[in-house]
Amino acid sequence: MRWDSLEQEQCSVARTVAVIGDRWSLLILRDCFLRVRRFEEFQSRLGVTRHILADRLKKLVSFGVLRRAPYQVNPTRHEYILTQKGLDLYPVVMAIVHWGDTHMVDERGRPLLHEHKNCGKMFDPVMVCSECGEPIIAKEVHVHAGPGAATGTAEEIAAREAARAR
Amino acid sequence: MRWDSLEQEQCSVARTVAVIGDRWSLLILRDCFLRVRRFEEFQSRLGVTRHILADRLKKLVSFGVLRRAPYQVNPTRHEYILTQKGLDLYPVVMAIVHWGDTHMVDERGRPLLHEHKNCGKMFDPVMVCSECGEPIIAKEVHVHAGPGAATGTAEEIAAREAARAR
DNA sequence: ACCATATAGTTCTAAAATAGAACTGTCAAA
DNA sequence: TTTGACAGTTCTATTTTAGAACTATATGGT
Repeated sequence: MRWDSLEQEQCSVARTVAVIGDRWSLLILRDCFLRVRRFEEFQSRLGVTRHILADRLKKLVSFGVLRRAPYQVNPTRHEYILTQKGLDLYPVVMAIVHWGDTHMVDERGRPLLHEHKNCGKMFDPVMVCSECGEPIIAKEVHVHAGPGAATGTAEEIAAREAARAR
Repeated sequence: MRWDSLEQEQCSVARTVAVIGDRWSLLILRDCFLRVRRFEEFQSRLGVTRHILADRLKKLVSFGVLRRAPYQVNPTRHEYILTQKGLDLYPVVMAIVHWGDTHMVDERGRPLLHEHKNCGKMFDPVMVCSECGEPIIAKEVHVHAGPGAATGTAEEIAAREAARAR
């Protein structure tokens, strides 16, 4: 399977992974949420090669996650700003941060704390059910085929996917 | 920067990306949450090469996200099961699914629907503040240095990171 | 006029990762 | 004894990435 073909997969994970499923894109996004906007700043903070950075920024722009906006003329220079589509990735980034904070910290503890301006407290992100508000646990979720799936149960879909892959 | 050095970064995103920051690991995890457990099933569903699959499963086991458990003898065969550390990645996967459902679906709509067994309804995952329960928006969050950061403000940390990368 | 600096890239080669296919080993069942 | 299922491993060709150098445009200093 090639990168390009991921976008056309009938799975939302696969389609999202086509956008953010490489380490540099995720690290660039992290920095975007920390208000980093410019090429040089991304480059020096991340230590990514300029070549790859240019490529990833271009991709993120083409996916509509970032937009490239001029911030001066003579010479014209641009910065990279999260679109609404990009801002909507915040839960993804926060979920990743929280998992890292829980499972990958060293003895010194978490590197960053997050304050919720609304309530003024340091918080952890919690994923809850939009209907009942309870935290979501994998075992308490049942999966159904949606309209975007070819008809059938999750098992049938799995079987089709398997057949297609062969 | 090399893959190995990511783990030692002082950022939880970077450390998490060392584990799940490639497309195959994320797709393998998606399948794990859909109850896929065996090598052949991952391989046929994902279309990943056997070489890469073996490598990623080994990595996920070594990170403690999956465990390799025997399910028969003669010949001994193993399956891959999410550990608690792996189950804790559910919010990450769900956040990714939800973003894909929102921004990457085609005209037919989302491929899968999720039912919360507790309340019996189809739901979307929502990320909320652990303290006040309100949904989290990027602009309403302020970042502070935590104990695992070298001392200083987020800006100073950024400056240090930049200096280190140079 | 000349040089250094800042910013945002592009280009080049070597090294690493991945794709795709074939092969290995173990055992059960036909 | 042959076939098939399962879980890998090995091989070569292709693609991607790392690392460094180079380009382009303009400002500001001497």
